[in-house]
Amino acid sequence: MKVIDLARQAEATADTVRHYTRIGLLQPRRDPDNGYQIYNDEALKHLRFIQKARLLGFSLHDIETIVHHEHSGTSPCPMVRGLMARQLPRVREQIAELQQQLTRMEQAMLAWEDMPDGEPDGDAICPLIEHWNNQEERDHG
Amino acid sequence: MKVIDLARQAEATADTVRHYTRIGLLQPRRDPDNGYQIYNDEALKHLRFIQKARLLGFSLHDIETIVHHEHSGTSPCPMVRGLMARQLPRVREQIAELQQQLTRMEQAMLAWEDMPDGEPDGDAICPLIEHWNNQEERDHG
DNA sequence: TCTTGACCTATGTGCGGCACATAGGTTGTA
DNA sequence: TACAACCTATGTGCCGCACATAGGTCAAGA
Repeated sequence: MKVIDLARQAEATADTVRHYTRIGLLQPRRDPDNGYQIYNDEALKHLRFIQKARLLGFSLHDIETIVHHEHSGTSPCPMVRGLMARQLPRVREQIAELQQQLTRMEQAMLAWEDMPDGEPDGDAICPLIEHWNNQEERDHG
Repeated sequence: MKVIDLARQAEATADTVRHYTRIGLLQPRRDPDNGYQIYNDEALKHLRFIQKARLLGFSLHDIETIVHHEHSGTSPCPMVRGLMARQLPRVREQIAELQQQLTRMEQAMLAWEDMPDGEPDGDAICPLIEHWNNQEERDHG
């Protein structure tokens, strides 16, 4: 299998396959004639594993750690549980931050409805932004 | 003001100030003696503007567009309203995607409670991940 | 005067996960 | 043999900084 063949079988892009190969997550042999990367069925299995892990929130770095864990001769599963447990609260934080951001934006949009556009006077840049006060501060007042 | 002085007055880091300077958002003069970047009070005003805009979700690229809008001689405010209106649904999408991701992770953690760790057999990598099926597909079945 | 050391500077590189650009090779058809 | 369609490997860009590196500045002390 060449890059594009592997990519199609896994519904990925050739760029993604090449990227995983570059960072060592896939290890093709080289065609001695033209230097092309040649993959086998095991590479396809590996790629599908990576895709599932990505869906579960593991970073490529985590996946590297998991895949290369074989050296130890022990099961990677405890580590996988641990990585997931550490990642969960981070995702919750990300959502919370994005929701705060969304709130700021919505409140600004509302406040701007009653505000006129500022004409350029060489002093202010954009009064909509400059006169916006962080609502989070005032909510506690 | 040198880099660090401007940074402290705006509660930013020196790296941030230098970054904004590199991309042209701040324009210091140079001390002829040592080549240091020297900022004035207008730079402080600009930096605070950037900070507010960042809180409102504008990218540095957007901010560049807004700040350099003066050439046109017209108010940047309509554009600012437009940029914000375009950005709002994207943030909502990001939140939705992250929430789906969180759901996948939580459901996986639940399912894994009843699963044993896989011992290395040279064939499977990690059964927790490999035997996980995308719940989103099955929810519609 | 010289040295030490704390603190600052400018510039380059790294992060994540690819997507895109570039320059060139391969393959099939006419 | 010429051509086009399609593929290849490799390099760079994205975003917003943080960090690493190598070196300059400046006040205090010997």
